[in-house]
Amino acid sequence: MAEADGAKNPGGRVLAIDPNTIAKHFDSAEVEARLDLAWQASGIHRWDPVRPRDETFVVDTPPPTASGSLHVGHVFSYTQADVMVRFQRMRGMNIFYPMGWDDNGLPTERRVQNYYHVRCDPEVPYEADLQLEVPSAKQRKKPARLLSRPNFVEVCYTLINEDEEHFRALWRRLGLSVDWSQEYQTINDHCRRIAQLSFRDLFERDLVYSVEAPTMWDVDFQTAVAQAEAEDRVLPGAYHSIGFGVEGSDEGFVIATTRPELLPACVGVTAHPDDERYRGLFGKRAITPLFGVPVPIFASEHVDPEKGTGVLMVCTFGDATDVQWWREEGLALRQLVGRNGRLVPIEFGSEGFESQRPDAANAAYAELAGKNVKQARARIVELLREPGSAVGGAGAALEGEPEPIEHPVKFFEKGDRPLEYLPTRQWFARLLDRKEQLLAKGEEVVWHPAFMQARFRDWTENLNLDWCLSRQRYFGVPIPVWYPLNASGEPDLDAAIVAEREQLPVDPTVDVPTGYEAGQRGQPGGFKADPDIFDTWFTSSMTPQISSHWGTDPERHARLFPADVRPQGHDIIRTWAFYTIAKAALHEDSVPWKNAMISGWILDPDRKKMSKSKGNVMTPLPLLEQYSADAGRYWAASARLGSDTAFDEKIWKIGKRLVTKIFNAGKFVLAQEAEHHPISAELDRAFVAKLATLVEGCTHDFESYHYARALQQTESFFWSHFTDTYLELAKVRARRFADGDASAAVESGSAVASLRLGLSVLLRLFAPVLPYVTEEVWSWAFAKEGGHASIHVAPWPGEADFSTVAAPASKRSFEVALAAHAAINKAKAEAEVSMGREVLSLVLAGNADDLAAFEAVRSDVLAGTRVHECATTVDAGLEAGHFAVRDAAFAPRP
RNA sequence: AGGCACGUAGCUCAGGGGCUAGAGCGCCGCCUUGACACGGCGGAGGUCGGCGGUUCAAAUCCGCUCGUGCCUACCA
Repeated sequence: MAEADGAKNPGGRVLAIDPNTIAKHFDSAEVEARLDLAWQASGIHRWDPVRPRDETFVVDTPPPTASGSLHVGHVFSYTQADVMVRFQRMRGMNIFYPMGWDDNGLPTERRVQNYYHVRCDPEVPYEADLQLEVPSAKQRKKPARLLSRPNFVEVCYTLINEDEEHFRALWRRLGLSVDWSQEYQTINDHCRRIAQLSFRDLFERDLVYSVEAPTMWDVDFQTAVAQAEAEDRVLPGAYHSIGFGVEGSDEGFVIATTRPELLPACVGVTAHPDDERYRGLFGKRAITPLFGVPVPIFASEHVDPEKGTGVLMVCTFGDATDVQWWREEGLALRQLVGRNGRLVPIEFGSEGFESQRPDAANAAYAELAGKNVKQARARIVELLREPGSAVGGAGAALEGEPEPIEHPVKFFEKGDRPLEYLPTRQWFARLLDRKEQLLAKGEEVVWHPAFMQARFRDWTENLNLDWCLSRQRYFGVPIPVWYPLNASGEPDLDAAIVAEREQLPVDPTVDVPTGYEAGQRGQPGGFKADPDIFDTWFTSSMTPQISSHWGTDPERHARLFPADVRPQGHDIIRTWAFYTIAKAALHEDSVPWKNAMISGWILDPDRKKMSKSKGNVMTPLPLLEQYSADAGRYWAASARLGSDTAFDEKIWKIGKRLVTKIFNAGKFVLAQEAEHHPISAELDRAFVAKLATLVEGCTHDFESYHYARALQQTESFFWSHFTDTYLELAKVRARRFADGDASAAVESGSAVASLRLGLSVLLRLFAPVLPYVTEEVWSWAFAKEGGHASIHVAPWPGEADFSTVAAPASKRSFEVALAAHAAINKAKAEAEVSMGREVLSLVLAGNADDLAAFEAVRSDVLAGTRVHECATTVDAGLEAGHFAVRDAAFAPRP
């Protein structure tokens, strides 16, 4: 660095710049475009595959959903990750920082459906050379155009490539120091291979299974969903009191239900074993109204006697408890709700739908069949109100009026109607019997902030379903499975044929399993493909292994797995973090990464979550144009990890102000001409000592992921210990040599060396947050002088920067100088004269210790404040660190 | 219902047993000094949500409480 050269080469000239060659103002757009290209060209963000693991810092970057809209939340969390990466790079680490695009899955399908007003229908034939146009509003009113599955997938690919370009442009603009040669799409061949390999590996070790079982089902998307994708929404509902009969008696009882439309699917009745009211019923059979179906009455500890009437009907399937009772009691299956959410046709009196009065039952059910759940509910309530609907024929089955309540109902997080439980055949991964292992892995990861680990733990402990892996959708990674067909053409679903490792990736609807011919597809004795695709998280949970080339390149995998850090938002701890931890545990009994840094959310100024539907989303590009990328990064890096933050444009403004100040201070410091001399003056040494303390604190903060505190400390030091104070005091001495006073060479040299060291260190402390302005200022002189062409690969400041500078004679020199400077400034402000006004004479009052310490910095303070004559007087009443100015005589205004 | 976080100046936030509780914005007054008016100097402004406790000492630790946000559970 500068002073190091000075020590070796005393008397040589400092490499100063001509300030007239530097722009008057910092043109952020120009600098951002130019430096981005320079960084791409020089490859400073590239991972070096040769350097050893312990010098490598691996980032498991979140692949954004490219079909989502860009908003300031992206700038926020991705910048926070980049800040940590840039710190590690400057510490000399070999950075592996890839970027992916999570394009497979439902969000892309939905976007394509809406954008082109199309739907996928696997029955429609393929159209070669399909050209789609964005439809008019008029065309959108007509039914959506149906596309074959291959056509639909092609359109998905086209659109994601466009969407990803927008994100890429934003990331480049923001200065994310991503290694773009490591880019991937979760739908590409490589990711499909990894995902299918994961399945194959789990299959071989009996960690996945397929089973026909009641599964949460979205009736609009018509696919199974996993527990992690289900969320509760509180909805208005109503308890309907419905009278049931008891077989072979005139007795009856009243159940309460919020889902009267499931009455035809009633397969049992249950109450608490200790409930006196219903004790006598256990073991008997109840008779449902309207349908006359006899169902067993059993006792269950799970029933809450306080709730409703204390006795309830079990249906296939109203909720998760129904599923549990159905399993435990071995109840009948009377599936009512179809895949499209409408009630399927059934016939009472047939097997499985026994009824005491089949004709009446079928007449009643005819009113419901084909209706959706909501319509059926309204209609059955009318039927239950009718006189004669009660069991036994006297009166109405519905007792009183439905009692309105609010209750939580499970929805698919992207869905519009409540989830239904449908018995369908799905693939599952075994997680429930591995909770202990998963919890242990969660402990092993270091979470930043630490309390975020509780989110993971809560979720894992409360997990109650294995991971449903299969989705009945189109744009995703196919499940690499075929089923053999028997002589009559029926598939043997328990004899899945999983694609060989060497075959991957496969599309089983196109590719052929080993040992079969293409012509045997769909033929008796042949095979058929599993038509489903994976849950998109099945692939995204492999991002560390996608980057490390798990399963295909063991050497690379060893270098890159587990990763050092996973940055992500707290909203996806239960999905992305959880599944990633689960996969690494299942495959290799490993953590996927050593650290998880969890960003908060950006809320709108009213502290509401930003969302497209609320229309309160801020788009980042206009802000970046107005305030600069560095200012946006300043805003993002000002927030601590894990805390949600209300969007505040003022912070961008402050960031821009800081950028301007760095630019101007840099220009000034580097324009000072001087000879190389060591830092010797007391004030300079005192400043350097302060600076060293700052560096120590910032380094510690960055190491512990407290980048916001490091930034705050650096900013505060820069402003109040550098530009407003030290620089003001040292600049007069710094200029003396250049102004012609040859006798001042050593003192000026000390000031300039110290100013340059201060600038160099502060630029480097700011560099992770403000990559553009720091690189720009660095390029003017330090780049040539220190041998590090880019600040971003220059060494992080530390002991080496300060070891040649002697400690100050007094530890108090710096604060005393600043206090005297402040006192004189205050006197000028009170006299309403400019800070530049000369002072003919004044008396500086202070306590004895301070005045003694003042002597060592006296000449700099007086020069910086333009005081000609200064007398001092002891005033024991003044506290340490406080001076008072008395009898100031100001020179007339020039 | 359990858990976590948060509550500090008008606003957005730092601070986390002991300096006179801080910053920026906003507000008031002033200043164009050879880096910067996209600037500088000075000032006003807070019983640190409330109550109680531990301590020589609490914004900070503990308990209770109120408010806000989120996580998990609750679906008859």
